[in-house]
Amino acid sequence: MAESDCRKNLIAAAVPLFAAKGLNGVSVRELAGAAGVNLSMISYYFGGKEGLYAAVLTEQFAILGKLEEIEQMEIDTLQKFELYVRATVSRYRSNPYLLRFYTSELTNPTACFETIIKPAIKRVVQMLLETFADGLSGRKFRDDLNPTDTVLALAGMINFYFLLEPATAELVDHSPERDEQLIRHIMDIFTRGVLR
Amino acid sequence: MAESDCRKNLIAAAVPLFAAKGLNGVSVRELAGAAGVNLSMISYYFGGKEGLYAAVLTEQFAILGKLEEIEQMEIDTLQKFELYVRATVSRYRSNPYLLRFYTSELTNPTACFETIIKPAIKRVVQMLLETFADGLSGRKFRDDLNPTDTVLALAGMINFYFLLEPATAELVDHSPERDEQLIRHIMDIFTRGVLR
DNA sequence: ATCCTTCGTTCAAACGTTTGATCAGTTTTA
DNA sequence: TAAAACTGATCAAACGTTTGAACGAAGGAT
Repeated sequence: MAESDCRKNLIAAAVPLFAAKGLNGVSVRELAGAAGVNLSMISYYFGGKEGLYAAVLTEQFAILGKLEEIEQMEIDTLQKFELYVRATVSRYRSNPYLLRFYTSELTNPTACFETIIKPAIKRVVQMLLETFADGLSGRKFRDDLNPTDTVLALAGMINFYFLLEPATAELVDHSPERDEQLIRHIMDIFTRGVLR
Repeated sequence: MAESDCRKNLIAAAVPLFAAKGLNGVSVRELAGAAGVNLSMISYYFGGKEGLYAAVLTEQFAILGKLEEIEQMEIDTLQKFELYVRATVSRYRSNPYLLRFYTSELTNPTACFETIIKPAIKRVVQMLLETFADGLSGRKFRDDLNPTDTVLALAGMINFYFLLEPATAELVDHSPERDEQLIRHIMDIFTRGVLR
């Protein structure tokens, strides 16, 4: 076998378990069992259950970091916002656990919140704020809008749609086939809201 | 002492504890200690820890129910939406734990999710949908908008602002003094988005 | 070539602690 | 005095972590 299948298996098995039940909702025996690995391997490789949880969160949020590529692009400000929206949606689709981890940490923070989640969220919000400032200085956007409220409104429209899925699945069509429609809808509202 | 101070104290003490750490993050001893009550009182009054949790959630979501008063009012559709927004914001201010409980259940559902949280959320979404349908039939609103996406966008703008507070407190002014500005901002974006 | 040691990895077993729940008994209330 | 409210002690089960032994691979030393 390759070097440390244990480590890999543990993280892979831990992702859906931690996402569904939270740090305190899963036992080390359940984690080890799901990974097909001896339970002491958790302490051996990660120093304990919290270490495994931190490793999972680190891996999950590494995916989020690549939003910065969009910020550097030399395109229209509104197009940039649309790219953010598209990137977020496709991220949630390819990784259905990401949103769970970060809302779980927002409501029931663990030790990882200050070290991993909070900096990651602040970075995204700051990125959106800078893009909005670009649009403002380009005289494209209304200057009577509060910038933070505006970018949080955009973020809220996207994130809340996915957050609410477990409760509204019977009421709203959340299928990926409708994502394009959702993106256009959000950008429609947002554009009418911010343009001069 | 009055009849069953125990029961009252337990719920009062359990609200912030469960909200901060979730069902599995708090022990019965911690709950009883915070309430200044013998630990066996939890089983005596609520049949166990989960029973206390269910009682807390029931109490929390009873507050939510009064949104229906707004639906029955005979006022302009857009004003009705603004009242929803105002009611939600003032609810989150007077009860800072409500949002935590319901997002916690959305990400890490317990037995209460199907019985309490999901029906409550569905009821709110349905209410918003009906109001939007009123606006549609009154030819006030654009008829090319997906109704569910529209009402979820409105809900997302409000809820996400409060959900993100622990992470963005240093970046965004979340003080209650700014609530009026927030409400106007959200209604501004929403109005421009949906009006014909 | 053979032996011995060391290393990283894995294992079953046991560790001490904490968990949620229960019970017999006592106090309070009506 | 009977019912309701409450207490402290105790329970088995589950918790996360640690332990010491076992394993194959790798590297010198003889």
